[in-house]
Amino acid sequence: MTHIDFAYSRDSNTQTNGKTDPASEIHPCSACTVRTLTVCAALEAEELRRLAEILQTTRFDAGHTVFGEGDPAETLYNVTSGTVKVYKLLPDGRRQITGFLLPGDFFGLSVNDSYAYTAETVTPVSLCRFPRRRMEALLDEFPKMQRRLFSMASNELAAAQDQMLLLGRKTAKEKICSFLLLLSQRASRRGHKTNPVHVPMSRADIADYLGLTTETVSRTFTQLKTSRVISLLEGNKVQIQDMDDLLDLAEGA
Amino acid sequence: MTHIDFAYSRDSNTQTNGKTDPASEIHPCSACTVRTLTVCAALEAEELRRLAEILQTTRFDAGHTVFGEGDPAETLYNVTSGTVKVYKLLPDGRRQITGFLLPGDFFGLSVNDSYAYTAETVTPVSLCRFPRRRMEALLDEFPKMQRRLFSMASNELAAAQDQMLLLGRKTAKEKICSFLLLLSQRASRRGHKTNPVHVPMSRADIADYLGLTTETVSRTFTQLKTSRVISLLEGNKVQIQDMDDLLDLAEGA
DNA sequence: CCGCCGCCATGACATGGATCAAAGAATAAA
DNA sequence: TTTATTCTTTGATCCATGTCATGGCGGCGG
Repeated sequence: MTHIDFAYSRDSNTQTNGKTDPASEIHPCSACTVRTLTVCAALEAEELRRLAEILQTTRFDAGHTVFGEGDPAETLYNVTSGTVKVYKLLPDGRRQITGFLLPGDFFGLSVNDSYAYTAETVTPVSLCRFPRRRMEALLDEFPKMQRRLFSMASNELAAAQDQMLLLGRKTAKEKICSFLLLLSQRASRRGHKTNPVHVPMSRADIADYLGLTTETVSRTFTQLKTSRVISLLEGNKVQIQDMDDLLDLAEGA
Repeated sequence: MTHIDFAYSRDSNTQTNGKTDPASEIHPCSACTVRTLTVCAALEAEELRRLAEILQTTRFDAGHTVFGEGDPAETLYNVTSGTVKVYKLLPDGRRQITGFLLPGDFFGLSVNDSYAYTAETVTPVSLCRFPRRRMEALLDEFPKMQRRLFSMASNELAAAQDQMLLLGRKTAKEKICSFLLLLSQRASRRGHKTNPVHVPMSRADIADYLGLTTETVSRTFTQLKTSRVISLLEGNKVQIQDMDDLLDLAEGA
């Protein structure tokens, strides 16, 4: 995972396919549905106003590359609707998706001056864009924001460690169960219902996130379906039959 | 990885096996060999003094558990000499080592109030201990320190993403080569010579870090030795015969 | 409505790395 | 020094998952 929960949500008054427009005049943050999940949660009205001042909103269609590994890192992004995947590639094309970003998640942090991974939309997506320099200036000015961002990075780190455990030590079945639970929990944190889980990404994406092949993902889903742990519903939804079963399966217990 | 580069180094005036003593009176930071790698690098004399005020130093033998997963997270640690491993376990005992911490590395960050992983010494180790509460107070007081810590957390995140790529998509041989390169690079950053790399951890630990078994680690080492990519020297040292070869092998090129 | 194309499912087969077993090395203990 | 203990290496075998191949389904454009 490379996201940092940090966001504000507002889709209107934006344009599609990479065009952006200043959002300050409409002060969209006040209408944001995911603000409580993010850096913005920590902000006073004044700080929020300053943040809104530097931000732009953008929309992309599904399958659009927001930025590529190695590109100069000039912008920080915040998902306000839709799903984004971030991934790294090996020279021969093998791919590891390190995170799926949902509304409220933050991405685009960079170590040097270039992105260490590629970010691509999974569904149509709305984003907030923060110019990096101006964002850094704001962070210096508002230590509370800095602190919040740090605490979110710590959360990310913990999530990354969980993912390492998954990638290094779990079986295919455990991986899939863990993945479904993760989606369910993240939905819950966003105030969505946890049970029929929405799974917007393809089998191939799930495979590249879990260190498997699409065939194995597909087989494992049918296996879980056959053993009545889950059932597959319309519209990329997965119904979890017994949450506790799934929890045990996710840890090999 | 769970470490954050952040440190000061000083071994004298400490006791062994968990006993600690106030280090403020000797102001050890001034003699620290790894201070430039860490939070402390960003500090003024006054700030450094305040930091030294709250810190204690400790020594542990090899194989000592510093804290366990789930323990209340009351202390932050900084390695000043030796190697520490941090890991997570599955209920049935499968283990994933998420990082090896070297002098200058920082660990013990927690999301809630408890550690999300176990920390155990690999070699005899010297540590700085920072009481969490007092450390947080200092961070509030010195935004520069906060900022430095955040930037180090970002680095950690990037390293974690590399490790996910490794765990999810690399072959055993690529994993071992990547691991040796990592050790070499980390030695370099600490001003040690990069080529005969010191590998203080056991095959089992390497296996649990790379998502392999000890047998596979062992076989892969002999395979690399046979194909003249590396040679094994006395004292857990590995001589890299051709750095560029190794770099290619680490990425499957 | 039809046909193309991308996604998903499923089968047959191959294999990298795991597992099981046991014999050296190294280290610590006696 | 000898002996126990733990770590490492190596061999034989197995199996979970990957690879290759094929067919079905669903959506979208013509």
